[in-house]
Amino acid sequence: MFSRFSAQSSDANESKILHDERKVEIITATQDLIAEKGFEGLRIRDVADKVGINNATLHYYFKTKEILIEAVVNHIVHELVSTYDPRRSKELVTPADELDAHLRDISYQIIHMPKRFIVLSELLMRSLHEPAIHTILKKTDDDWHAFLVDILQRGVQVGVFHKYLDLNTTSHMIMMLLKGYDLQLNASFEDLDHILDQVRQWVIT
Amino acid sequence: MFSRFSAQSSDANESKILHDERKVEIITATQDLIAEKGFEGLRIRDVADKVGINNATLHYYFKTKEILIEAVVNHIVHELVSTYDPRRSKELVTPADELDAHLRDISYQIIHMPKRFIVLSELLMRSLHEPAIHTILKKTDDDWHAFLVDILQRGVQVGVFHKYLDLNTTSHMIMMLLKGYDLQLNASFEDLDHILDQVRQWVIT
Amino acid sequence: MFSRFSAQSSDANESKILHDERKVEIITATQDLIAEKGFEGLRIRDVADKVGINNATLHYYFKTKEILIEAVVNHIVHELVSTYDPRRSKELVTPADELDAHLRDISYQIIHMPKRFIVLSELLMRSLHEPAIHTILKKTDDDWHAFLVDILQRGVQVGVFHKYLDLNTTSHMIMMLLKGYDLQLNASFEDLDHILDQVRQWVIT
Amino acid sequence: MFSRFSAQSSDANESKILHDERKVEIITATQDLIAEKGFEGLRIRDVADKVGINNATLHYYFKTKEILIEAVVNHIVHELVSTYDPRRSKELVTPADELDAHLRDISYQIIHMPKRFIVLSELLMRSLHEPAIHTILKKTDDDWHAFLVDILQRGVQVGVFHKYLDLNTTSHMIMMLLKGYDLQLNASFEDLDHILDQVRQWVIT
DNA sequence: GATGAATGAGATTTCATTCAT
DNA sequence: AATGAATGAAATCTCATTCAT
Repeated sequence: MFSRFSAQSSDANESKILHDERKVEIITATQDLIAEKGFEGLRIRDVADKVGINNATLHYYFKTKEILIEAVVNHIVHELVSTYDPRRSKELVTPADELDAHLRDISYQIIHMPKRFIVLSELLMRSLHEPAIHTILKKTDDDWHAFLVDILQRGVQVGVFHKYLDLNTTSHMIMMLLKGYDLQLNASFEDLDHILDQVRQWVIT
Repeated sequence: MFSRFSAQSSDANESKILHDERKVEIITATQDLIAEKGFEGLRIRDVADKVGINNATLHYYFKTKEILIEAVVNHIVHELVSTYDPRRSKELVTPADELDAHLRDISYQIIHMPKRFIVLSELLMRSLHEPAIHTILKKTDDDWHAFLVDILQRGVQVGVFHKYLDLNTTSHMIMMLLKGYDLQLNASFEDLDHILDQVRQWVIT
Repeated sequence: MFSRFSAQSSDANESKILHDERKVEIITATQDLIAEKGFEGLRIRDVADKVGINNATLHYYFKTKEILIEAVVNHIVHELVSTYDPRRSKELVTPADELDAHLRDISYQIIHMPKRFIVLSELLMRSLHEPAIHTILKKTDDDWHAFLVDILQRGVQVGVFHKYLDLNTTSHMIMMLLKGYDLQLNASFEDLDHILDQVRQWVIT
Repeated sequence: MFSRFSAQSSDANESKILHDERKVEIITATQDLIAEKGFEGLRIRDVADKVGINNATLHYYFKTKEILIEAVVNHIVHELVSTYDPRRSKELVTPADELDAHLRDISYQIIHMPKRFIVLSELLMRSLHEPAIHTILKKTDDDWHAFLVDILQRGVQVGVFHKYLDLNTTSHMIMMLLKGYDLQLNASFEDLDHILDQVRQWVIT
């Protein structure tokens, strides 16, 4: 009896995992297409084709386009949040290390996973007209900002960052520079590196 | 004969002027709608409605949607370029004044004509997938960047800006901060002011 | 000036008339299809095909299926209301004549324009789930009932109808008999005639 | 051997009973949904949801929607036929009692099981386009009509009903009045009672 | 018997564009 | 220049049904 029950439960779990994996597959395909053609050019049928499923099957996983898009938002937010996961900080010695790690982390993503930040930009633009998305992304921005303020504050306290640093303003600047990169049509990856170096110089004593 | 010709010519001119005025009216309405609903939500019929003309008539002025959008791009670029019109600089005494004037100018636009920068962001995003738009905006970015490098360079030369300023990097940073503002969901107008102040502090000796 | 204006106005009117004629053409085709296949089987594409227009053109005249259906409701109600147009009564001498004329009128429609009453039945069924339709048809029923009560009352007053006739109940019965005919699968046109004769006998002294 | 066979057989029977019970459950749910949203709004998935089974499972009980609907028709017909079950009449003394019992019976159903008659109306409408349904319901109408004619005839013979009653016509009228009730948007339950009283008065001496 | 997944076929609706006047 | 009418092409979504387990 026990083993049978356990087997069934395991089956259900496996099935749930497969289900979720397919959902992630769809979300990833959607992200790719948004990065490729922009939000405007996103066609649900193209997503289905890319995943290799019938377009009705896609509706089986995501009832509407809007719901799929929200899933993309949540997925990307989840990925980004892990970027400033507070648990990571614990392993790093000084706030300067933390800031450095964070900047490297983001610039690594911008350079090696360019789609992610392009999709983020598309989503941010969309959030200007769509409250549902705005709510989610606003919170993300708030959290990211708080994360930066925290690092900066501790850095100032222990004297590795400049004494009179405006925590709020500097945090905004870092975020804006990172978000602005994709809109800067004539900046190279090298330029990005230099920019982040510059930020470090201005912040670190 | 002459007078008749002249009269006709004058009529033709007037008609041409009216024609162009209406074109501008259409472009402006288009910009407003893009700012309101994003590129995705732009409908040619809505543009026509907003201008108060039949949607078939709109096609008389702009043969296709693509052509209309390019006209919007050119129009907005024209407006932006006037921002760093070299002729203005001449009236200003020092490069520091020039930089200050420029930053004030842009922040004025962001705050008081928010639609313009939102549309610019939409266009920049679109330029990532549309070569036609990319060509135009890339040139604009190049010009804007050159404009900033020029100011910074002269400022360094005359000693009002920091000696070892990385001209290229700093110019990029200024542009990225300004472009990134609309994507920063939790930054206020005041934050923008503080950011630009910070920029001045870092640049000016 | 005047003649020009007048001409234009005439053009506009003609165009309006053509527009409305086509709308009626569409409504009629819709009615035919509802009568043929029932509400369930109504396909907007079939309507377009029947009228001989592109299905997008149909949407030009009726923005949604729902709107088209409401137009059908209003159209059919308009036709029915004319059946008990109070102006007709004036020409008839006695209430008995009026009642007789009304019953003949309806039975004529049931027999010679069977689609109309079948569509009415479909609409009445639909009104049970759709408030918008219910509102319209409820009013029609109220008016029709009031029309019958009025005839019966006057007939009783002048002594051509039975003294103790229950006006309300009898009016309901007449309406229910007429509406119930299409649901009576084994009643012939002759049966309908006999039924209406029976009604007359019961009502008239 | 015998006992084993018997046991198996009993299992099979139980299973058959369970199977049939579930079928009835599905049919009932279908009826409810038809009454609620009309035929048009009937979705097989909703039926499954209402019963609490997977929609694929439902197909195990009824291979197609069409087959399910026919089962509903047969079920409702079965319920209605019991209304004029000849065996009941035997217990009643006079044809007048029989007619009275029948009218009470139907009005009871209309008032206390309104769904049943609404579904019947839906089915009757559908029978106009669907021969399969028409065949079944036509027979039901024939039987019902014959049942009424029989009562009326016996009533006339024994002198409790009016001598010159047109048996065929009167039977049709009774059926049409009962069927027409649901299409009469402004008639109350009280009105129905009055109508049936009126019928009795006209028929009974 | 039961179910999650998948699908084909189709329905409504949208939209830029063109036609005829 | 202007417009009402018309349209092709496509997009999203729905639904009964089937497949595989």
